[in-house]
Amino acid sequence: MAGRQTTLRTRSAARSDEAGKGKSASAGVDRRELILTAAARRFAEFGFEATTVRQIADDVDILSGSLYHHFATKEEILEEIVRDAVQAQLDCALRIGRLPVNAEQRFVTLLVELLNIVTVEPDAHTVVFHERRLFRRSPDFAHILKARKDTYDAWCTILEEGVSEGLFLQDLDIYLTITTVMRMIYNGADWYLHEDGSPIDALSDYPLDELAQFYVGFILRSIRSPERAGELIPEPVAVS
Amino acid sequence: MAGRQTTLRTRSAARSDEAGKGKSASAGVDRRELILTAAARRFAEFGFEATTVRQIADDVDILSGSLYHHFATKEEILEEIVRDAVQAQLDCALRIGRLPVNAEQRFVTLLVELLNIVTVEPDAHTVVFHERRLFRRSPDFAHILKARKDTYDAWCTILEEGVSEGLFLQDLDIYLTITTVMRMIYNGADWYLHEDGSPIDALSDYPLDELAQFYVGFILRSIRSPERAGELIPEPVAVS
DNA sequence: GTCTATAAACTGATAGAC
DNA sequence: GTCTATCAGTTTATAGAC
Repeated sequence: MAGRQTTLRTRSAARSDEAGKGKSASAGVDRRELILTAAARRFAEFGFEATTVRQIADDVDILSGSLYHHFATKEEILEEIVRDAVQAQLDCALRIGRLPVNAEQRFVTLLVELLNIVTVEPDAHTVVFHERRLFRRSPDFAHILKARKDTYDAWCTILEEGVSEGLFLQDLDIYLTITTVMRMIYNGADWYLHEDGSPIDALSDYPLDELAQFYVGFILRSIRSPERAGELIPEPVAVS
Repeated sequence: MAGRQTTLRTRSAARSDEAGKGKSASAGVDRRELILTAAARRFAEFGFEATTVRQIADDVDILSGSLYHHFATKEEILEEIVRDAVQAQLDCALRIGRLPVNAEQRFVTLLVELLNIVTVEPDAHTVVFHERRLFRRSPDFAHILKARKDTYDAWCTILEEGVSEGLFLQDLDIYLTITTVMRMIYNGADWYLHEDGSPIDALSDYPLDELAQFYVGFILRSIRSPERAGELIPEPVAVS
């Protein structure tokens, strides 16, 4: 019963060659980047520990030993994957926090943008979410925790302003709200992308913006001050 | 970098001997059950694949080989752990579905009871939630999926009645609501019990019923018809 | 029912040829 | 930059003594 080998259904490469983006135009991407993509896919689907370096190597058609020309350790691959993902979330929150609209509009924009970010590069963000415990156990990942904390603070500012402007519930538990909502978006996206085949999981039928609309409505109705219950849900502000 | 060994902080046995519950009164529990408890704890904390049979054996102070006297495979241990947990959830939903109160009261009771169930035996339910993909890949776990589907249907009935009674939003997306709420409770409980040390994770300060109150409020405000926005959140009905 | 001992395969990682 | 070959340690699981 040692059937640990799992063959990954090929993903038709994606990323058809973008016309000269700088560097070299050698018809295709960096091998290193291919490895990161394959590893992210594996880590997202099966977890970091359950993924073997040989599986990653197989996915990019090299031998496991050759991986170590590009990366010193398996953990270094993980580190590289999550670093950008975490930073993207922080940048997103900071940028939206500066938008010249009211707190509710900023919050709606934040929700939609987070769902977007997590959805367009799903593997990396799934890994960020699922390997939390590893980050906390190893000091090599301290900067990940720092960035997550900064992201939390940016969310906090927006919600606090919404409360003091009277848009949101006066006695809103901001801490529980943020952590609950973040997990909601994360899991919703993860599930939207990866769940398939379970009797009750037929979600893929929903287009992404319909899912976004559901979440925004669900969350806003929860945090709005009661006298605003019937008001229209604002559209997200266009960003980027 | 082969430091895969992880020593589990001992959990002071719990389950101080209950006066003769039937079977034998031989001062202590079944060895088999001890193994299941230890395995559930490992699977919940580190995942099924990341846990080794040796770690489980160490936890109950026997050698890895001896485990195979009690269980045929590692997967059989997993199966036994999740079976009861899944069944408990189904029973809970069915029982509450029959309560002679309105749909909102049943739904509130369901939320609180689910949080209770998931919290009093957290390891098993955490495993049920986290090893979903494994269940779907292996036909040995088909009955798990079946029970989950039945549980979903029980929830569905309650929400549908709430909509037709005018208690809940007329255009509520029941499917998205149920799946979102279930994940919310699962993750909330998991996080409540296992998260510790992250800069933004200081949740353990909240008593469980405060957490339950937050979730019930959060969820009910989302699904109620707007004209009922200000109404008091009903208390859960006492069960068992 | 537990132990000893071990099989057979797999693990992350390294050294050196090309 | 990839391959061949391999290390030392791990994995799940088995056989048989006590």
